[in-house]
Amino acid sequence: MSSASPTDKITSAVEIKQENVMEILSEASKVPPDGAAAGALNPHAGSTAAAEEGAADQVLLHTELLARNHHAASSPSSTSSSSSSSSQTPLAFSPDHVACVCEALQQGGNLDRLARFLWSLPPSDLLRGNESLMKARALVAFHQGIYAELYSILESHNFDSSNHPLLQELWYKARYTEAERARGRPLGAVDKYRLRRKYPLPRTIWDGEETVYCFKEKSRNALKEFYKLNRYPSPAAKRNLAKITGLSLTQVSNWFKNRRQRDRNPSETQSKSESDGNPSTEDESSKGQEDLSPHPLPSSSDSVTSLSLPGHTEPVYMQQLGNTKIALSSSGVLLNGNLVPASTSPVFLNGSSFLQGPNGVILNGLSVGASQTVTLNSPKTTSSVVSNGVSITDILSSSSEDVKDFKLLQASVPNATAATFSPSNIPVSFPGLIPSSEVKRESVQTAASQDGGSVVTFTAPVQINQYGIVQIPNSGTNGQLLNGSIGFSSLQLPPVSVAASQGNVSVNPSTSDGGTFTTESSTVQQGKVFFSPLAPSAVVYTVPNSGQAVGSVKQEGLERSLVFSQLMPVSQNTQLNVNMSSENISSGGLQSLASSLVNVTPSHNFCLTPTLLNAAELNSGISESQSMSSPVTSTSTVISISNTNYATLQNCSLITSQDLLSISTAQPALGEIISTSGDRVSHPSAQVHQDFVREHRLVLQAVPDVKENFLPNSESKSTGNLMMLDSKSKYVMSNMVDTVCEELETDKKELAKLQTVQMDEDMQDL
DNA sequence: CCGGATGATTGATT
DNA sequence: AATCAATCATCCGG
Repeated sequence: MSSASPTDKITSAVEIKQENVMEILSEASKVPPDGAAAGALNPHAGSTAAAEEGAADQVLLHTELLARNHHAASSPSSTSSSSSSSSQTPLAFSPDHVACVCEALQQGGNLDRLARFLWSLPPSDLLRGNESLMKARALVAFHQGIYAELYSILESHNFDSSNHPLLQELWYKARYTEAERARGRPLGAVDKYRLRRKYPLPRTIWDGEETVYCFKEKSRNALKEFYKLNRYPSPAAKRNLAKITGLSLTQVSNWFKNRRQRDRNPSETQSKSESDGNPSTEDESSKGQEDLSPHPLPSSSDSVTSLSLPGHTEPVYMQQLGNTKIALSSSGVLLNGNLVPASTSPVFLNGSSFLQGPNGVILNGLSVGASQTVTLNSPKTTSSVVSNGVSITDILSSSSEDVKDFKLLQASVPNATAATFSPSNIPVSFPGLIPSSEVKRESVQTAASQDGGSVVTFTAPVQINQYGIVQIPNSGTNGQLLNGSIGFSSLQLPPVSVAASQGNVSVNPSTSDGGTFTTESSTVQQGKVFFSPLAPSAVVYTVPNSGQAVGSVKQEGLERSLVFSQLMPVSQNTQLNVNMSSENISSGGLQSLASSLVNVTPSHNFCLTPTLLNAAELNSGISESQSMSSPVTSTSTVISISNTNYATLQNCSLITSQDLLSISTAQPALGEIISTSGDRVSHPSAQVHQDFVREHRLVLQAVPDVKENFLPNSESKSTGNLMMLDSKSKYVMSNMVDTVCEELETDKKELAKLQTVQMDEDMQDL
């Protein structure tokens, strides 16, 4: 056979191959495949050895355990196999045992033994399709040079994403080896490249995510997205990005460094020079940032990709970062997402705790002002939310035991009631779709309601950059943007304490720091709430169904602004109430960038309750959706908009929505994702995972897993990009849910591990 | 940690 | 196969 075990080559190759290897190794060795963790250990080759040792130790332990189990279980019962000396009574093995043995032998690199072991297994076991077993078979096939079998195995079984890197290596190496043998000479880089093109990886070991220069497009986009906001991410932000992107910390750092370098050197061939003309878009998004580090933001390349790639599937990342660490509470909920029509933008769901020491809160890598504390307030029972007849309160209470901060509810109510707006009040005249490219609306003033109550007012030029971020200049006037589908990339919130009770989420910034930000009963159903940093004192509220009316938002010319947009993809009502007292808001510990607060009216109350229309309607016809006011769940929707400085939109009965996404932070507990029903989009996987609930932290890492899970969906729904934004957002949402669910299903264990690691890291950060 | 310079790959084009 | 462009990784000095 292939004498000099090609596996060795692979192993070495893998070692060289950046940190993905680490993941494999570490995972195999029961270490969380956390990118950051790997990076922490040491991203570079040096650490690989250490990791291997660790893995080896693990293997030894496993082996020993297995050996004991062997004896225990190997009562010569039914085994008819010849009483061969060593390995015997394979039938006595449980699938888990078999898997463990396979893994152990793999780790030990003892492929010959592994081969014998496989041989000893009865066909029934072989056919069972156990992941480890299949992987072992693949390894053995490769080792023995039986490539046809290798390909067959790889193509016939859907491997877990964690195994993809290794299996991909096998695939390619086998191809290379075959070609080399056929050609009789070693292959050059180009030859290999052609082979890779000729024999693309099967989807069973590849998520389909395109990789360019080793980085996946999604990762790249995530990095770009962040780069727009901050060219110099903090270590914590880098770690966060590393997790999100699945890259190592070093890679993230390198990327930023290279990126900055490229931007600095105009010499680079970049189209940048030309793009200077339109930096407006990015500048917009980066305004806040400019304070920190004024940059022309030449990032033309970004703009290029971002703008010109409508066809991407939106990456969805859901990530919740630890909370426990933050004193009890820290159950801030962050939903960050980008639905950037133009480019694939990652959607980040970040769970609460992003505390960065003194700096305050970091959401999605964005630091929110310093000296801000996050505190958890005891829940107030202000509004009750009922979804599908189930009150959130109930839900919370039921899971209160360890409900962590994050909740994702998915209910199924096909017909979402749409809140009805009194048309008269609301000037609805905003295009639902925002061009991927930057859009500027200059002084669009609609009915500046003096008294008319509803006010949609654009005072200053509203800009929508390519990222889909709507920015309303803080001209000190009220600005509101209603849009059917706009995604905001990131959110920055002031130090916030979130307390949720009965489906209410209240965020209260410690007043001490000066600022109270309270969000009560904010529930988003079938929608997403995206927060993104915008120009100061800008309030952006986005509703999917563009044409539809939306509550008005008032802004005071405060230094802070809360920007949040909601993409309500799927049919549902969305209610978001934000109450804050402007009094407290004054304090400015926040960075201009970070300063994201809702400017509230004198009344100190800010209530914003967006109601959305059913996604289905959105797609099909808006006209109907409007009529939808009829309460599916006998919900009375009350929307009141007063001409006063604040607008209040209330939808008393919320929910009844199919895809319900509610974020509530109740008790300092666990994150939870509940999906009461498959969403219409057909995500069978969407279901309640109780295990998940128990996870302290839901870390849906960008890492390979998520991506992979994500991709399949994206493919099936690849049209998402072409779809209306509404549907798109819906799509994203679905994916989010799916991703989460799948993640839960498949990687509960890993999650648990990740959590642990994550927590440790977070603790360190703190 | 950052920036600058540079090497090494990768991907695309011809 | 040659070539170019883009990207990522490293090394080095500050």
